[in-house]
Amino acid sequence: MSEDLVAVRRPTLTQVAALAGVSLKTASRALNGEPNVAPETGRRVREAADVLGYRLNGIARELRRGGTSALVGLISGDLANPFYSAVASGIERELRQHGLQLVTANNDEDAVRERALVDAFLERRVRALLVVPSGEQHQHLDVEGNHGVPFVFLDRAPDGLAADAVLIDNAGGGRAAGEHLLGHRHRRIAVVADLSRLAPQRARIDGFVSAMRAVGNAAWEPYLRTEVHDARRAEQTVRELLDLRLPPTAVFTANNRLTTGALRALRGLADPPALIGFDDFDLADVLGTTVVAHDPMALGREAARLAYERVAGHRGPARTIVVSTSVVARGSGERPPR
Amino acid sequence: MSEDLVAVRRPTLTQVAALAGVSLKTASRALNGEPNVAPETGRRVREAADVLGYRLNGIARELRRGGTSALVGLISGDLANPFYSAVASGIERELRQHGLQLVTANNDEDAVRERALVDAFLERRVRALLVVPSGEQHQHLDVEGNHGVPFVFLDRAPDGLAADAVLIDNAGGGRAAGEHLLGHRHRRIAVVADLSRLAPQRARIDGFVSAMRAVGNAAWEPYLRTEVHDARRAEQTVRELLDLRLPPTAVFTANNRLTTGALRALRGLADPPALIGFDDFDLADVLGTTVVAHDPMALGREAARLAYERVAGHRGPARTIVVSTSVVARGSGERPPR
DNA sequence: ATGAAAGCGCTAACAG
DNA sequence: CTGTTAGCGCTTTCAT
Repeated sequence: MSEDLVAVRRPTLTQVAALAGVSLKTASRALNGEPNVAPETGRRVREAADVLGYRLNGIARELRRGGTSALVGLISGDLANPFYSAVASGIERELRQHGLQLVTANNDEDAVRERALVDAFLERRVRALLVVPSGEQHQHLDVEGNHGVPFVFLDRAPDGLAADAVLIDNAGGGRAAGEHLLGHRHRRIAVVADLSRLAPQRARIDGFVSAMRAVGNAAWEPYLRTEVHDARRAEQTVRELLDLRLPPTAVFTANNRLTTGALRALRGLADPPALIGFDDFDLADVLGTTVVAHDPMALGREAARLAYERVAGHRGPARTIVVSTSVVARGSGERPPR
Repeated sequence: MSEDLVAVRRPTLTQVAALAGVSLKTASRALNGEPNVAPETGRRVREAADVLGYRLNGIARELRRGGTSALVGLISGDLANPFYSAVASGIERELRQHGLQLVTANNDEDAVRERALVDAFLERRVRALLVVPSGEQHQHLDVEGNHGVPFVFLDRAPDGLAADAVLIDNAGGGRAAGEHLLGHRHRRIAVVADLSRLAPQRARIDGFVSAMRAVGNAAWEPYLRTEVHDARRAEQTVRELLDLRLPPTAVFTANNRLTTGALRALRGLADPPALIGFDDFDLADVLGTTVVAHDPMALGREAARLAYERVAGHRGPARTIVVSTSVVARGSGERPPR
């Protein structure tokens, strides 16, 4: 890992004080804008600091002030995914209001790495830790062992431990998607979903299923495809579905990547099936793609808010906020069955 | 700003040592896996640490080790913009190889805020600082005053100071866009560009102009529109261009946001003008949008690499890496003039 | 194999 | 208004 990194010695407050001909504490006062410093003294100190190129050592300050930083950690999937980057953006904006700084890390969707990141962040004494967990098991994120550093879960409910969480109404969104397609007289509806070990995926499917049950429709069942993890496989899966002897008349894709794949498969088709995708995305309006929309930036903002409240001293039981979803009709989801 | 934040006292190494019945230093050795610790002693120390829920204090360690952290700062625009999030993702992946952690901050495209962020990062003793500068003036980012913390500029060349930089071949890309449209027999070509105070925007236009000059075409000149800063205004600008008595037959949009706006304006048109956009984007393939593509993730990766080399001791003059661009033809840029 | 003492750079507490 | 003393939690000599 880290090799022979070059250390840089910077001037210290002691040196500034010496140059200014005052004591350490006076220099500290002057530079921190504390009261009880003669104007002339303050000027001399600032000048000395300038000459030396002095800059406060935040590490030393933090240690002295109680060993806790102004950093908040975020552990999530790759920022290259617009969902995660929107969440990060929402978090960053909210934290900034309170003088806190965001540190991001990518869990590679791997529980072992995630665990290591949690340790590293706690050692770095982050004020709070926000996590979009990679998998099912969350013992490695247990709050007991971390002495009061608040955890907030995003997108996935904490499993087996009490912690604040901000979730999307996945089941409601899945049900709405199903109802929307049923309302346009579809019965043979394909569902293309990601790994079933991911709770949000299961919830979206469950919601969809409940909509089907409500009207006694079972014609969708042969068209369920799960464990589709990227756009390329989604594209292929949709192609295969359309090649069936009795193809589905509509497709429901359970996240943004899968919707992308489906759009590629449907591109140029004379008579494409209806399509509704979970997660809104840039240019969906131009493409005329109907989606189950929600606000990932709000997700991040709310999570940061919960974390801050804990940092600021809020006690009390774990809270859960659910961000609502809504169907945005743009054409693709309103195509009738053929 | 920060209010009455609750401090959390965690167990210290001294407490672990006391519980294990050994000295401070022995506990330190055991927990850090240093040699010369009796197996039985090591076991006792680890057990004590476990019981107390001990976690190393990284702040204290960093202070003792020389006051420099394992953090690298990134100051850029909002992560909600896919360009910046792709850059951040590329940086993060590269830094990780070297055990370094990314801290991100949003400059709000404001020089004053940017300046404050630089100070804050330097106080936090980041190992290196990567900046996508908001504006023209970079004195506030001067390397002299920062005592050897390496700076790397992304996307915009450092103005008036020597620092490593990773740039996009903006002029080359602009020229290629112009040549591409000329090659498809367009002469009345509109250019929709962002704020002209941004050097990359000017370079893209300059490149485009050089392509026009090379063939003696001046018919594009009435159709230049700059200071278009968001998708909404781009949409409106393109609408206005098409409403002209003699409208342009092609449009060149100088960044991803503006391309988005143009696509909205062109949506549903029976006989749309040709379109080529700077920056590639998700689903451009589905939309059939021709672009001047480059690799923002590579931009981040290279910047992180340069920074790491400096951190690892590389001396020598400032280096500049230029990331190349290429035209990706997908249909919109190949429509003939009408 | 283990321990005692010193000190990283700063701020808090208490004098003067 | 200014200075002195202590110590945050850890690693680094240097002894033992």
